[in-house]
Amino acid sequence: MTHNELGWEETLWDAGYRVTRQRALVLDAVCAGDGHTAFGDIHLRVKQADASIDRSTVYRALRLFVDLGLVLSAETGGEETFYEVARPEPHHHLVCRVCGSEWEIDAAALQAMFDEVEARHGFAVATDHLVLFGACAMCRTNARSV
Amino acid sequence: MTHNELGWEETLWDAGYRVTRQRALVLDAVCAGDGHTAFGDIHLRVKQADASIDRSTVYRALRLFVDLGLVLSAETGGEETFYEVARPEPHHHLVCRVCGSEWEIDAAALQAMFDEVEARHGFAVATDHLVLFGACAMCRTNARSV
DNA sequence: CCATCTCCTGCAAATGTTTGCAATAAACCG
DNA sequence: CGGTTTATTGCAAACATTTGCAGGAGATGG
Repeated sequence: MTHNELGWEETLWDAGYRVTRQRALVLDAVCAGDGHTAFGDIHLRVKQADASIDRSTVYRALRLFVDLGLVLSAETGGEETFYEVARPEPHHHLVCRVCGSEWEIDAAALQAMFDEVEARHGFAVATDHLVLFGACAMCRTNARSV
Repeated sequence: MTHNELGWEETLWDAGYRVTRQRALVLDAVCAGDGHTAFGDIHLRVKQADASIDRSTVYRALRLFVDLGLVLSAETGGEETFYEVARPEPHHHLVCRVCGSEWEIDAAALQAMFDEVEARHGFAVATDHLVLFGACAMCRTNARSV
């Protein structure tokens, strides 16, 4: 997947921003990740495509993409920030704090929670990309058998 | 509230760490916040208590406290990290992306979600401090009346 | 109390991220 | 197409955070 399939130009123009070659390469670098790409990986890919692109440009493009919702950032609890391209259907992550494994779950799993918050507090939750930490089934089974 | 009321020494010793004067001052600085304190505020308070304490010591103490669960850190979506002292009862935050207001909600509100994830995925969610973004009742009412 | 172990600190350097500025370039209009 | 506007970039500097190291100090045991 590359940036061509994303309709990203319209998003930028609509928001008053410009479409640049550098930004396309940054977006491609995010697309080339497995969905969870650290800044260092993105920067390396951009550099390989065009060594003249400055690190600050990569930071800026990423920041803009996140602000515009083209890219999702996931803070992993004080650790490194991961980036992934926003997809039509929202999803969330489960990260095992024991073995480090990670899963995606669709948004339906958490919709009941959001509905509950809205009913109780009148607050419409917009957050559509959560990272939840805990213990996976495998690690819980192993812990139990010790 | 100061560090004396927290039983923090046992937590450190149990984990194989030491209780130091500097760490007590850092914890006090977090306690002195309104529950949501930026690094700069913490550092300033520590400096006022003892100007000889180095910035890196404050970073390290905070990192250790967060790792040990004595202090909670809240990433506010690409913005500044806020710190607060961990309380016995878990809670979460709702932040309005329109007006910036913030509320705390108790963990019961989200428990159904966690139970759902466990039933569906066998994953025991340990995350007990979420920051959810969206639109508050007031801003939604204003938007509707425009 | 003293000796020992080793975690912890301050300091300086290294690394990561953001910002200011002048030049570049995208976008628009005639 | 050319001129104009202004967003964007590369570069360097500033700022934020982390890391390495030697000396300091907390904790333990005799």
